[in-house]
Amino acid sequence: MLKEKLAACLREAVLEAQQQGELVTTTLPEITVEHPQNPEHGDFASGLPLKLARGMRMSPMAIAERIYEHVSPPSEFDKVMIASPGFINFNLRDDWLCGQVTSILETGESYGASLSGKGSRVQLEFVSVNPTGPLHVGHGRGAVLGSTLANVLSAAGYSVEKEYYVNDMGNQIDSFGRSLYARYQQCLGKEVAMLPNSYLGDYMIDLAKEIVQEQGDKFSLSLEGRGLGEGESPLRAEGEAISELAKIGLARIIQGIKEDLKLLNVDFDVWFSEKSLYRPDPEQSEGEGSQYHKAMALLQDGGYVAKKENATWFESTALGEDKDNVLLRSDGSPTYFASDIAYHYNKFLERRFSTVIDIWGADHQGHVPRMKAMLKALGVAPEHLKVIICQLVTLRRGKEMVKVSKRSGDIVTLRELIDEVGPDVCRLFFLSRSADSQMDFDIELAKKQSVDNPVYYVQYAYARIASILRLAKQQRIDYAQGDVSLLSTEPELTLIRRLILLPEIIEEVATTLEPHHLPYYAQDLATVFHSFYKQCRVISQDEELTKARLKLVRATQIVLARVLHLMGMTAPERM
RNA sequence: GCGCCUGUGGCUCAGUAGGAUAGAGCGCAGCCCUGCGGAGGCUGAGGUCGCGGGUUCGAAUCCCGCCAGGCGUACCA
Repeated sequence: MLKEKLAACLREAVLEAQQQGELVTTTLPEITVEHPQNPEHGDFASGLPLKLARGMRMSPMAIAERIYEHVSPPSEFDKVMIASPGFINFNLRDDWLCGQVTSILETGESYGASLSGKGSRVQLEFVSVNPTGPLHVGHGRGAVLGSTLANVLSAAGYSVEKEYYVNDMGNQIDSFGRSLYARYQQCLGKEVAMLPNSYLGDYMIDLAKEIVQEQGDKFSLSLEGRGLGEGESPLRAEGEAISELAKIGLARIIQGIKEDLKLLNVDFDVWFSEKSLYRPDPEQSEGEGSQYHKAMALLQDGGYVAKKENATWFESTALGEDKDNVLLRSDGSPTYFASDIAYHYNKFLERRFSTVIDIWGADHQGHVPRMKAMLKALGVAPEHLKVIICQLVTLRRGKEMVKVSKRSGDIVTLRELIDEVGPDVCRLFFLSRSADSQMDFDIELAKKQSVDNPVYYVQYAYARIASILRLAKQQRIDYAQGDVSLLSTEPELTLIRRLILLPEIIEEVATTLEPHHLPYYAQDLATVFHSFYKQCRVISQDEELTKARLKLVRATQIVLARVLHLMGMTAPERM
């Protein structure tokens, strides 16, 4: 990349000046090169002289001048300037910029892709919402974040696998089953009270109705013992009925979640069942060999497991944690943490991902340190696990706060939102904020602004381009031989400067794991294009210029499509 | 109490490993269609970057202390 090239060239210049005794010999700091905010300061700038001034006991400007004497910029640049109070600025050559248009056209849709990931295998786990109810608006955030990140990482040369971890066992599933059983019986006309901690959402009633319709009353147990097999106790039969219902219900909810995600243009490569972690390896005898067993054996070998107060603990204090954590409750059942250990054992040691990215909500933030400790215990370097904590989404309707709870049943579903504003608006909205900042989602505002929205601004730019290209085609203009060196005005060159930012943006998002830079880039690119469009007539009497500009327009279309697709959004030909 | 995140114009948010006059969208006040899509372009008003110290040639950015909000601190997930 150009920044690295410039940094290297600056380093060389300083070393040369030092060798010739023009600058004091000091150890060099890391040389940074950036895009100045003000275009008058060039395309790239470095404040290196300012940093050297103290160690060299010279004025920054004097240092800048000495460096300037020795600097030989890469071929992409023509001008080097020094500016007060001690900056060195670089300018890209116009003909090089023009040439980039050709190179974008040649690269096509894959423009901006890189090999920097070197094919290393990354697993990205996100959403992973308990399948006890439909996704609500807040869940959309992780979904959009994760899927966009996956797109960008792929573009940056990583081999990415997207995974949804399905919590299909444990307390919540039990109470889901009991709630469904109660609703089911109510559907059959029985007076059954809802237990505490029940899932009270209407969707549970609908679910029960569907099951009654399709399967009748076969899961019901009447007082006369109908539905009981011979020698079967009512309690046990009821337990079985509940778990059968839970299984059916779960499958349906998961199906619904898949559909909702599909609407948002989110999909997964793997749906990983928590329960499967406890399944014995069929290859091995004795019922051993489950992922859970293997992980626990590792912890045990490391001496991190202890029995205390009837429960089994992971002694994370030995690894610098604040406190120990329970693995097996006193009733012998594994905790969520135990499952997560087995799960991450599986990710790292069985499936051998080199990097694992987990996207969690802020309510899981306290979980991070013990996960890192657990990895140490498993012998995995903790930095291979990257956890993105995504701050919570609070919902509002105007002034009124909406509490989201699946249990109480007051949910604004993701589906409702998508139906209302469309997937593209939804995606851009979630993407535009950094994961670190919590967001207030005003549903009223989202609906109101859905017409006057950055989404349409960017897509409009794309559609406008499509329209220009349609017209060109209609007039049978073949611009394949267009001469890009005719692009010379300020709006044209500014546009090119924006286009070639894409590779940097992809690289940045891939390393920082912060996809919120994409929407800002997209918007900026659209702005520069609209402005270019206003100032530069594309299809005109000047045939040669027309062809050159058509090339530029087509290149812009490629880049716009690329960003939109990275964000999981559509690029409409008309709107 | 302790830990993590946040606090930037009326509103919603950016601000790139400290850098040259703090940016955008929405809203507000104006201007621009005898040519390719006006879902557009251009101009303007509006900011003690929560508060107070410190480090530095230079701080929205780093350090410390306060204040405010969110989340966590379970043998819940």
